[in-house]
Formats: sequence, C-alpha cells, structure tokens
Amino acid sequence: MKRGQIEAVWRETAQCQDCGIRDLVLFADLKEPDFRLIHLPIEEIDFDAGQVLYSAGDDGQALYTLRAGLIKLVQYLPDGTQRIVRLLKRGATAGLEVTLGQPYEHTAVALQRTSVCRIPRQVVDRLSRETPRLHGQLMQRWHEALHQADDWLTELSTGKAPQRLARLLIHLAEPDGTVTLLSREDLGAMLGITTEHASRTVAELKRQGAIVELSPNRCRCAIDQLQCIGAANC
Amino acid sequence: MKRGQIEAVWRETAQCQDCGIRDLVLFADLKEPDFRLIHLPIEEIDFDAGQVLYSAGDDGQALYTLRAGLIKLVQYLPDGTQRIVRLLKRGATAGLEVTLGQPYEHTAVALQRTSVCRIPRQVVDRLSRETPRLHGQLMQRWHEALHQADDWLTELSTGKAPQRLARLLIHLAEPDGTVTLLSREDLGAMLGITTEHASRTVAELKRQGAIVELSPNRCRCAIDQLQCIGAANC
DNA sequence: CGGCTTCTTGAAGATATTCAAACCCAGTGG
DNA sequence: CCACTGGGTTTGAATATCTTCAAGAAGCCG
Repeated sequence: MKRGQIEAVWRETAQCQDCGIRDLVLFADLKEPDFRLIHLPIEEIDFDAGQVLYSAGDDGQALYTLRAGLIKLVQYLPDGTQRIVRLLKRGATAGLEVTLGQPYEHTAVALQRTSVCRIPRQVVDRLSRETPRLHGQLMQRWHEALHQADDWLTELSTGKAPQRLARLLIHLAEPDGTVTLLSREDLGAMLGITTEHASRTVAELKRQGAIVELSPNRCRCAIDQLQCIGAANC
Repeated sequence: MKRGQIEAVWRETAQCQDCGIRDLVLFADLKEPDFRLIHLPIEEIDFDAGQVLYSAGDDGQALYTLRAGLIKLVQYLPDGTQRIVRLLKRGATAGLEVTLGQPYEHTAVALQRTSVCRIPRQVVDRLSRETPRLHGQLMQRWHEALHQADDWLTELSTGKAPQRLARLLIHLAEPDGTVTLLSREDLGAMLGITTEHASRTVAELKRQGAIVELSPNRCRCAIDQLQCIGAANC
C-alpha cells in the first residue's frame, strides 16, 4: 500500500465544465462564470487497487471526487483493529472534512483501479465564498455521507453474519445482478466479524445458492433470495 | 410515547441573542442584524423522558437545538428491529435534514427531561440565503454528526460486549465521574446486543468494580479501568 | 519451481441469544 | 394497609453463533 504518484494525469480546469459525470459530482450546479473562479489545477489521478489516497491524521490539502472505481474509508481503534466505515462509489466525494480546516479523519484506500479528481481545498473555499451554487451541493454531500453512515450501522452491524453479508451484497450488486466480492478481510472489517467467519459466511451463501461464483470473486446474485436472508425471513 | 404538546413555553425571537448557551448552538456566529431576519417564532419546548420529538418519515417543518437533556435518534430495520444511531447532548442539533427538504430520517426520543428550541425550517432557509454566517455552523454540525456516527460504529459496534459498554460509559460519563445508566433495552440497541446480554454485561462491569452503583441506575465509574476494558488490555 | 499471501476448513472454546421463570418496585384499587 | 398488576430487570440453562488457533489448499509473482 503506497501512495499513488507517478501516474497522475493532468487536466485543464476548464474541462470540469465538460466532465462526463458532471451531473453527479460536487460541481453539478456551477454555472459558466463560476468556473472562472478556479485558479488552481484540478488533477485527474488514477490509483491501483490497494493504493492509499490519504491517511487519517494527514493535513488535508485537497478533496476528491470519485470518477470510477471503489474506495474504502478506514478507521482505526486505539488497539489497532480497523473498521471500514464507508464505501465510496462513482460520484461520491472523499475528504470533505478538509473544507473545515480539519485533517483527514479516515484512511482512504482504493479497492479497485480507481479514477479521481483532486480538488485543492482553496478552490472549494473560494467557490464557497463567492458563489452560492456550491452550498447546496456541499450540504447534500454531507447529508449523503451521514445517511450512508447511519444505514451502514443499522444494516451491516445488526443481526447475524449471513443477514449482514446479504445486505452488503445487495448494496454492492451492479444493475446487471453481479457482484465483485471484496477480500475476506475487508468483508470482515465491514461487517464487524473475523476474516475466517467472513469466509465461512460467503461459503454459506454460495451453498444456499444466493450467490453463484461465475469467475473467481465474481458472482451472480439472486437479489430476492438475498433480500429475504437479509430480513431473516428464510 | 406520545408527542409533547401542552407544555410548550413561548419565547420571543429576540431572546435568541441572550441565549445562555448561545456559543454552543447553531446560531453561535450570528450578528445583531441577522436576528432581524427571523420572522417566525422559535419556541422553547420541554419533553419528558420517553416523549417523541418527531418520527422517521414525518415531513419535517422544524429542527431542534438541544438546551439540556438527552435525545436518542432511532432507526428501524424493515424487520422491526431498532438501532440507536446517535445520542444528542446539550448544544447538539436534531433534524438537520429538513433544511434539505427531506423528511426526518430518524425517530427522536427524549431519554430524560429535555429542553429544546424548535426552529422552523424557513428561519434556517432564510438565514442561509441572506447571511453567510450560518453556513460555517451548518457545515460544522453536519461534520460533527458524521464524526459521531463514524466513532459510534468503530467504538460501539466493534469488539466484545464489555469493551463496547465500557467505551459507551466513558462517553456518557459526567465530568464528575458519574453516569446515569440507560435502560437495558436502550443499551442493547446502542451496542447491538440483546437486552438480556446488556443486563449481564452491566452486572459484569459492576462485579469487576469498574462501575459502582450509588443509587438506582446512577453509578460512579472508574474511568481508567473502563478505558483498559475498552481497549481489551485487562 | 519455490515463497508468499489469501482463502478455506476443522475443532475447541468463548461469547451471545433464546426462552422461561423469578424478581423488584411503583402504582392501583380493594 | 395489603394484595395485585405490569413494566423493567435479573438469572438460569440450553442452544446458536462467533472466535481462535492451527493446518491445509489455492492462487500469484518473481
């Protein structure tokens, strides 16, 4: 796990306006004149699976918008055990806390090949001061993060392991009904169980036919069956 | 559990400026002219233990600032099991999501006799539009809530029951080293364990001398001992 | 092909749940 | 005044679930 560095790819700031996923991201509501307020480069950066975007406690100078891929936010307990507190998907924002002058609260790690836009803190500060159109989005982002945190707690930390895993898989499933399983260790850190038990629980769902392995760690999942396992109805 | 109604006590809006805990609350940064923008009454309301401030899904018309007391935010799973996702103490804000036009996401219940200020949504909307001084505080509030949510997950949903309980008690402890224990059911809903197991775990901490019952449900707690139980060092 | 990590499996023991029964205590009404 | 009731709490015993430790299998990379 080392920092992503060399593979940084530049972009002119102007290109934000033509961003392919602009309606999804933090700058969704900005209008043409707002973009002229951006006087620092916004870089597009790629990370390989396992690379660290930033570490908890680092003095944050930038936040990140996720263009593609998957990021985990990890929090450590004093005794060293770790918990994954959130997963970020396309369109999500990482490191919002830096806009409040705080250091990063989590360690952010790419789980797949991931592409992000790195937005310097000052850019957000300035837009925040000079155009009202960013505010709504910022609030929205905070709200989304909080909502996900609450759901995460109630869904992934409540009930028996198979229920929790089933609920997680539903969230992780692609529209086409497939999932790419994460490492057993990460599954454990999300569900609050040991790596071994995560492994057993995955095996159990396979045995029940709720998920079928297509290729290594790539599964087709029976959503309705997962749903009733998640609700403890079957 | 029914709504608090009759005991509502009025306050003139002007009194916000003289609020005894103003430096703690959402309006901390407002200046004199800002208060003139408040054209709807801000009521001060008291709730008894067990009363519901609002319910999940309700169309929220107001948010609340907690002047004194303790509030739990409860989230329900489809199968009816409930989890307490956050506790709000003096100075905290409940129902922030209404500023985004959303219904309440949780059910808010007073755990003790509790005093709040009820701020109509429109007041915040208007202040938000017309004075920049509320923004910082709003962001700060979102951030605090999110931070508490993340900590809650890592500290209260990770490890064995005695560790979790110890960590919770540390949070709940007053500066003088005493705690008022919550009902076993609520403890369970916070720690993700059954009511019975919560009861047993409380008994265990008593046996170990980590907490000593002074009067029913009022305890003196040995913070350092709780800390090392929480860290699984002893 | 090693050598490494990750995943899987087994078995013993620890931890938590379930269901039931007893208990405590405050409030009610005879 | 006391018996009765109902809520929350405690306790016990059987069972289910999870962890731990250890060992084997499978996959990956130089």
